Amino acid sequence: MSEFAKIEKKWQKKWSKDHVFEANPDSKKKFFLTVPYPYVNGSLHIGHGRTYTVGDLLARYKRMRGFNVLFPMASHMTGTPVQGMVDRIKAGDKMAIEQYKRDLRLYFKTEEEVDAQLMKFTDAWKTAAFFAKVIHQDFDALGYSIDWRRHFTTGDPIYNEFITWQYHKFMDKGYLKQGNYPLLYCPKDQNPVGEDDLLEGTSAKVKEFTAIKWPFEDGFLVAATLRPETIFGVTNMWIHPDKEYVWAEVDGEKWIVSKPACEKLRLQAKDVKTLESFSGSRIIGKTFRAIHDSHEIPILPAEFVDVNNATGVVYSVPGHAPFDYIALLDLQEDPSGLDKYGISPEAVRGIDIISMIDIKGYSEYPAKDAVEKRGINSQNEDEKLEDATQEIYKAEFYEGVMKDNCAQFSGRPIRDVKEEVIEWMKSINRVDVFYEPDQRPVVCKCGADVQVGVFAGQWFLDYESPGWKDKAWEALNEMDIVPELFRNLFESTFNWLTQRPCARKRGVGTKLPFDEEWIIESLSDSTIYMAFYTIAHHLTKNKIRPKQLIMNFFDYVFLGKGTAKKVVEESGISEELLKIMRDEFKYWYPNDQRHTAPSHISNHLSFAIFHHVAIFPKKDWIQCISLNEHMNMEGGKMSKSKGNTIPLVEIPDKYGADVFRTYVVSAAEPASIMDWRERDVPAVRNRLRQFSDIMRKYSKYTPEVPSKKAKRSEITKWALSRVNSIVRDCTEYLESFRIRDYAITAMHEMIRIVNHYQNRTEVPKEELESTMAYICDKWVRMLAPMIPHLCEEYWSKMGHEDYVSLAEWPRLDKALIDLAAERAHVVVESTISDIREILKLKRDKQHKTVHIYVAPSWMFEAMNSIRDADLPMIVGDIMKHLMSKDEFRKHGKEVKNIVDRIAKENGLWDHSTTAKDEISMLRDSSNYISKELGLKVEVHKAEDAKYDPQSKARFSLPGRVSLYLE
RNA sequence: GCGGAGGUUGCCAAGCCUGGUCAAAGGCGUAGGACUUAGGAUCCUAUUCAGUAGUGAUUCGCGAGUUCAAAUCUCGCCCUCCGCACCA
Repeated sequence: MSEFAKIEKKWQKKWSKDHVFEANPDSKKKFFLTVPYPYVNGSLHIGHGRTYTVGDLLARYKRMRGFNVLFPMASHMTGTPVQGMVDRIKAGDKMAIEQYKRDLRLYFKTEEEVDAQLMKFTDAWKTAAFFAKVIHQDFDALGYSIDWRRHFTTGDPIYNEFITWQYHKFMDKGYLKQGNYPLLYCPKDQNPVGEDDLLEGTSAKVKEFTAIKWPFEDGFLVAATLRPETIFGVTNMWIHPDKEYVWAEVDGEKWIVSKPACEKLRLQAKDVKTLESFSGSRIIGKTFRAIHDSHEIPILPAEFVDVNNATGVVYSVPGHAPFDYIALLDLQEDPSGLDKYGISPEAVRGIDIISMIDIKGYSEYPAKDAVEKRGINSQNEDEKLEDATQEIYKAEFYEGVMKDNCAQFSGRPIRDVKEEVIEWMKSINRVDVFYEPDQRPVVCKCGADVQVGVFAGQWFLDYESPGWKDKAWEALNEMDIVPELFRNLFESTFNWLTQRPCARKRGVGTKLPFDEEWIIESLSDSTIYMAFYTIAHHLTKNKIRPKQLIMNFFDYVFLGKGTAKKVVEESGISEELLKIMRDEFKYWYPNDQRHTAPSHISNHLSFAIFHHVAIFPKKDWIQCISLNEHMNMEGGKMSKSKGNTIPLVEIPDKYGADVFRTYVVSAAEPASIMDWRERDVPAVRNRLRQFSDIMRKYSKYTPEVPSKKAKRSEITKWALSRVNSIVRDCTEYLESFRIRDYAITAMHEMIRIVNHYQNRTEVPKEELESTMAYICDKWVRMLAPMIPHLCEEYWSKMGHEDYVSLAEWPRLDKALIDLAAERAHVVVESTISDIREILKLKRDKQHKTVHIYVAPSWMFEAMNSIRDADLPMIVGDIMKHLMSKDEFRKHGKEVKNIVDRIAKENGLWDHSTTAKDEISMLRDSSNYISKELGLKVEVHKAEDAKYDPQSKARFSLPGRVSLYLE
């Protein structure tokens, strides 16, 4: 058990007992912070901890800044994952059971208990409830300042009512639509499949081909392609001679496609009737007609045709497709097998390759170039051909221009014309769409090959509905995104967001009110729930039943529509309670800051913005989104299956909550991926120990409120100044979400300062103690957001009866910031390091004394004068400036030295204000210097140095003393 | 492919927006010292190279450019990582 664990448990108990983080509306300024609720189908790991910890740090900081902070949490359980796992457990799936057991062992000691708990996972709710409970405990154990009264799960009936209301709103706006939509689909299960359902090809997506309908006999030969613009270069059709093709009636037309393709068309919401089945050879030798000019084109045999890919019908563009080029070449060279199809060798040899795309750096036939470049000799060299195809596709798409044999598209760039060609063919009924998975194989867990299914009647949200995007853009443009660099991810998401299914036919969730076969899917039911937090605790406490949550209830509470009286009649909820809820919503909303990981930008966060603008008035839109990246484990990606994760539940005991919190805010900037490195953890722990040691030592003293006039050592002035500078900096860091800078400054920099200060023996004991007590008071407040447990402990040791969690953020005592003292300190330190450097080089000689020569007064005046003049760093100007003044001109030659030095150093350096200050400060510090170096220290004025055997005094400059060692 | 992020001194990681004060914060590691002799605790110092005086030289993926001045700005190139839709 970690050494901090006892302290942590103690304060967690107290916080909970005193309801410290339960926030209710009051007269203070409010701050409503949310972090997305966790998905409760398993235990969380250390990576989740980063985001929640940052969220908690922000909440705690804001609280100390005097805000009434609401930081709530709920549990997400809708969708397929929980249900899926339960189903698999019930079905006896060994992998699923083992995975759950692994999670359960974290919470139970014996295998019996684990098994007993597993037995209880008979439905999604019981499973979710268990993990919701343990995650709550885990969060508490990390010191998160959450108001748990407002907890709910997305499977709760009252939450379903809320989502029902949300979708009624979308329906009213006309944003909710129904239509055809392609999805990966398992023909055996007769269900759409998601990543979790797949055995192989988990990253597969739906790829859309253009199916071109080439006129043939009384119907069409249907060829699927990604390059519809190449229809102008067609020279022939490729059909596999030995495979089965069909004549089918498809939506009332006669199509020829391969047999497997015909099956696929059925899944793709086509009305398909197979008329006749035949071998490919039957149509080889016949001709079909071109799209653009109806000339007759031959059908030739090709064994490279894969009837399982797309339609199994391939139109050939040898000028621009390497596969076609090499296949045609093969036939022309050896036409011997063709006579059985009634094709004469002359006919094949007579086929002219058509060049239809002009592209720089290639000949008339780019396909030929690419094939020859790779030395490809046969159509069997798949890999090389694939590579050549990629090259040509890319080059032609970006740089190609249609030649003048391309009808109305002549002279146009390919990239512009592609869509237009499709549109044109659509207008003359020559195209359709054909879907395929973008990779093979894709296999369902049931073992079946996955196909693309087009769902008729799929419900989706149409993000391109008139006006919706405009409003969302408005919200985004006015929203703070921190770090700002993530904004463009939102922008690109907004740009490509079109239609998106929002319901499926399985899983846990809210039934779509208009079509109860459908269940609202889990990304679509978690977008405006921040509003639900504002009233959730009232609903549970007052045992409001789902039935009472009628649409008018939400209209009233969230939108202020209608009257409480009317809602009372319909819902039976008391007017008083209604008003309380309405007021509470009004108080907390909008959500001031939503904090999460950037991976949610492309879906959840964008939806949250869209859904807010759809439902709420502008004043209730999300104000700010902040983000931190995910976490890696020892340089590698973390994943449960790899087993390289650390469960959240183990953190407090293994490391300590405060250690973890410190690590997680200080190891990387929010915008970069953090690496968890076990061997760095002890360093963090040691810092906290040092902090504890110092606190333990000085918390018993009374901090004297130091007035500016108080007489004190130079080094005390320095320490007081530094501490206040740090308070100022840390405040700024936290305000601008630079939490790492905050952590490093408030922890490392402070420790360094305190150590240095304690080492300065010249400070009288009482002065040191009261100064240290003053510093500790600032310090304990400053670190409270990051390491709240330790800070509570020492806060109470300081004699406070209240909580540091609720204390005031350290006040900045501006008057104690003493730049002169800080600069002087820099001079001393740089003097020491200069002396060290000399000692290092003169190691052979024993030195006893160091003579320090401080520059003459007029030089300080000269430096100050340059500073005050705020001149650009141009030698001539500075020279002119100084020489214009008599008091400096008389030192002409030396003035030049100063200016040369300034030029060399590219600016002014730190120095004391006057020679007198510098001397007195160095004399004050001479004990310290002496102790550091083991030398006797003598400080001289340069202009009348009593002792200067090597006449070093003349080299001195303000802040750059000259030295003589003997 | 589309979109995005990034390559910094042994490792991790700041700095880059707002050029100079940057041989470049901080941590880890390593070395020396202090405390001392129990500590994998703490403190100090050092850690590109050269140098018998506080200095100089060469560095921030590669190459070029702008500038009095570039890790920082511009252009080109190489490499790595991430998201891409129905999936939380």
